[in-house]
This record gives sequence, structure tokens and C-alpha cells, in this order.
Amino acid sequence: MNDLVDGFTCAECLKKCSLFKTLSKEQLDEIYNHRYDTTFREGEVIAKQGSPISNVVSLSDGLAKLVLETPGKPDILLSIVKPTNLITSPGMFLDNRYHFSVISLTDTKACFINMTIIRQLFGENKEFQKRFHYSVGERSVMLFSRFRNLIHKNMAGRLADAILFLSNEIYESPEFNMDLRRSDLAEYSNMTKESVSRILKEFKEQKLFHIENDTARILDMNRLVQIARNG
DNA sequence: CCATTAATTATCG
DNA sequence: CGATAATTAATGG
Repeated sequence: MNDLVDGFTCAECLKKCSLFKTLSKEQLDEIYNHRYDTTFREGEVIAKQGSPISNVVSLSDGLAKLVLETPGKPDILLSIVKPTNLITSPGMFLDNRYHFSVISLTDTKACFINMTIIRQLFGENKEFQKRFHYSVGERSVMLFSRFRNLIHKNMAGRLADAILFLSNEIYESPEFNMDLRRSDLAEYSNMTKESVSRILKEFKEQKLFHIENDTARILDMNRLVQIARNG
């Protein structure tokens, strides 16, 4: 993990979230004057469900999960955020509270940008506002399909979904470093970690997907897609 | 179709 | 070495 964020203004930063690329130099400087960057170790809470939203978070290094918490029940892993995405929350337009928690899956680095500045930029820069809302809508639609998949699919199908999500959306490769624990996969696909172990073993026996050390590899993409589809 | 339980093994600090 | 994570098999809703 390198240190590109430090010592750079937002205008110069190579790890600013894609949303910010619509901003002018002046607007980026305005952000720079109202942002704090922090590091988190694996498993640390970046934002807590229920607490007030005072900043948006831009992930510059590492991975983080968005989890829906329910007292007495396992967390539900809603989605995963990778660099250089902005972690927005629906609550910022509603009640100013987080409706999920953000927890780092690896060591991460993040910039916190004051919400007031973001609101101010909405007025100044319509393209920024448009893209911002686009990204919120995009996640909403993604969650609809997650909802559907969790309800309709069996375990193998749900786990195949998880693997394909990681491969297609997060790592953009059929081979990737498995940063998620079995329990994270379980949270993503609404099953126990024991079941995750068992299904992963089946996938391995059928030569569809396997994890060696921490390297995950999809061996038979077609079959995996098939299992995800009719699971 | 899948969770729970419990026992065992692997891995990490 | 102790703690935590992962695996595996058995059982039962």
C-alpha cells in the first residue's frame, strides 16, 4: 500500500474517487481544505449504523464492506466498496444517520469530506450532482437484485453470486486475492460459515472454483454462471 | 434444503 | 502456545 494520498492536494491526488473528477480545481481545493485522511486496520469500523453522518468517505486504499446490522442476528453484507469509490449513504438525504455500518476488510486508507461541502458543491456543479445521484440510484438497483437473489436462490447459487460479484465487480479478474473471510462470504450470501465451507469444497471437487492459500481462482466460469443462474 | 452442534485441524500473533 | 478461523461429519427441523 503506497502513500499517494499524503502530501498531495485533491487536485493532484491520483486516488480521488471518480465522482470528484467532475470538479474544478477550485472546487477540489475547497474539498482539500475540509478533508481528513485516516487509516484503518482490518476489521475496524469506519462508520457505524445509527450514528450521524457528518462526512462522506472516499476510499483510497483497501476494501470495505457495507453491513446491515440487526440486534441478535448475523450482519447482512450489502456490498463491498473498493478504491476509489465514494461511500455515500441514503441517510444523508433522509435523517442524517448511517443505515448500515462500514467495516474495513483489509487495511484501508480513507478520506473524510465534510457533508456541508458536498451539499454546497451540488449547487455549484450540476454534473457532480448528477453523477452523485446516479451512483446512489445505481446502488439502489443493485440492492434490488441482491434482494431477489437472496430470496430466490439456493445456497450454491448464492455463493456463486458472491464469487462472481468479487470477480466481476471488485477484482475484475477470474483470479484474485481472497480478502474476505468465510464469515464474510456467509454474510454476503445469507448462510452459515460452515455451509460456506461445505459448498466451497463441492465447487473445488467439481473443479469450478478453488482457493489456494489466499488466491482464489475461477476454473469454470460457464458452469459457475450457470449455477448462479438456476440456483 | 439447510442450520446447528460438536469435534478436529489449520493458522496467526 | 493460546486464540481465532476453517473444515468436516453427524443430526434433525
